[in-house]
Amino acid sequence: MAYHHGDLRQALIASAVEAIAESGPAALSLRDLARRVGVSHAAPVHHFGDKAGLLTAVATEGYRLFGEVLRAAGPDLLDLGVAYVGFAIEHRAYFEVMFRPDLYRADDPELVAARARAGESLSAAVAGHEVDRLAAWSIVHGLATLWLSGSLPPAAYEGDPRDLARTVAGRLFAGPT
Amino acid sequence: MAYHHGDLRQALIASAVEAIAESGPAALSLRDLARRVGVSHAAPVHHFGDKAGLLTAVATEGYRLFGEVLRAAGPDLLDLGVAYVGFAIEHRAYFEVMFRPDLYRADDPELVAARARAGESLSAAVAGHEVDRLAAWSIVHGLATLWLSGSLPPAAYEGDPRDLARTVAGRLFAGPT
DNA sequence: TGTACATCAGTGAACGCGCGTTCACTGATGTAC
DNA sequence: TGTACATCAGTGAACGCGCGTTCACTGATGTAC
Repeated sequence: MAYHHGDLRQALIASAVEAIAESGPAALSLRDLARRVGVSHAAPVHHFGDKAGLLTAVATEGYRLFGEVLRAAGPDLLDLGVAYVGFAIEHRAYFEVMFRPDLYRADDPELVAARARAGESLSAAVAGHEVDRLAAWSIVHGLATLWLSGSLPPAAYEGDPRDLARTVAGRLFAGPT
Repeated sequence: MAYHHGDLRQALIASAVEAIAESGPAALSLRDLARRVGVSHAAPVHHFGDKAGLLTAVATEGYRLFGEVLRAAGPDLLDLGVAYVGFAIEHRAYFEVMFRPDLYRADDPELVAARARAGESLSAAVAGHEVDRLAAWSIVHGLATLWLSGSLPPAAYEGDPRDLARTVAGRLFAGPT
């Protein structure tokens, strides 16, 4: 490896995501991150300033990826709900950082832009009022966080989480059966 | 203050809840806790062994309180949903610990008992199948966590969160209007 | 009522560790001429 | 084509700090007789 890494910034973000997936965002340290990537412990400081700066970058990339995933899911609200839960589970590190704005600089312009762009998919899919949007958001977000924390009954972890999401969210979007 | 505190264990739990409300469960340290209560830094170790032991005690007390709150709300599912969100917001420290089982010993007998007892209220209120229970749980849990993380749009924080919970949960429990 | 003893609660000093931060530095790269 | 210089990326040593953990200890309480 040369003295100049090439794309150390991206490599640091990628390793941060790995580390967060293992131990959560709180346990992340800049020194551990440097060790993972194999650079001096001062190198992450050079790029991100501090931990909040790093997590701002992680959240921003997370919102970009999230936006892509939602756009790929198409305009149907139920498909979007399934994609929401799918993203949370498949990219839990991003998801956990994104929804803990106390950990990063929530007013960062790039982050705000990425977040707004991701939100457009959801807004477009809900025809009704604000309450309908909140209800749809809540049910998929709640299922995702309960799943991630391991709080659901064991049976819920046996099948495909996307099927579970479709069934559960369908209770709201389709009305009671 | 005498050499023997009297009820140091309870005092430590109460201060832990305060500290968690301020900075979250991850930032909690046994030494800081001892400082808050005004005892030797080794005293918390004496009572709880380590941080996981302390958080197990916090979660257990949280589930007990949660059970009382839900029982007081009565048998109606919508009332229970409102109480769920109300508890999360009014006792956010307990709530945040309770739903992060990776932070404590989730197999502790007292904790398991308190958790099961709290869950009875919800099970009793949902007449339908497992999916209905998961959907009801998800929507109130999602609203609570989105509210707590500060992720909701600013307008959502202006009114009474209980009114918001009633309106949002009503979208599921009452079916689409 | 008094004494002896066991038990429990809390102390305080000591240790090693990983952390964030700072700073003078060196190696690599790009650009001007 | 070559040289000089500015800029940027990353280094490595040093610092002080708060943390968890250990351990011999001391003060308080309760109980047996």
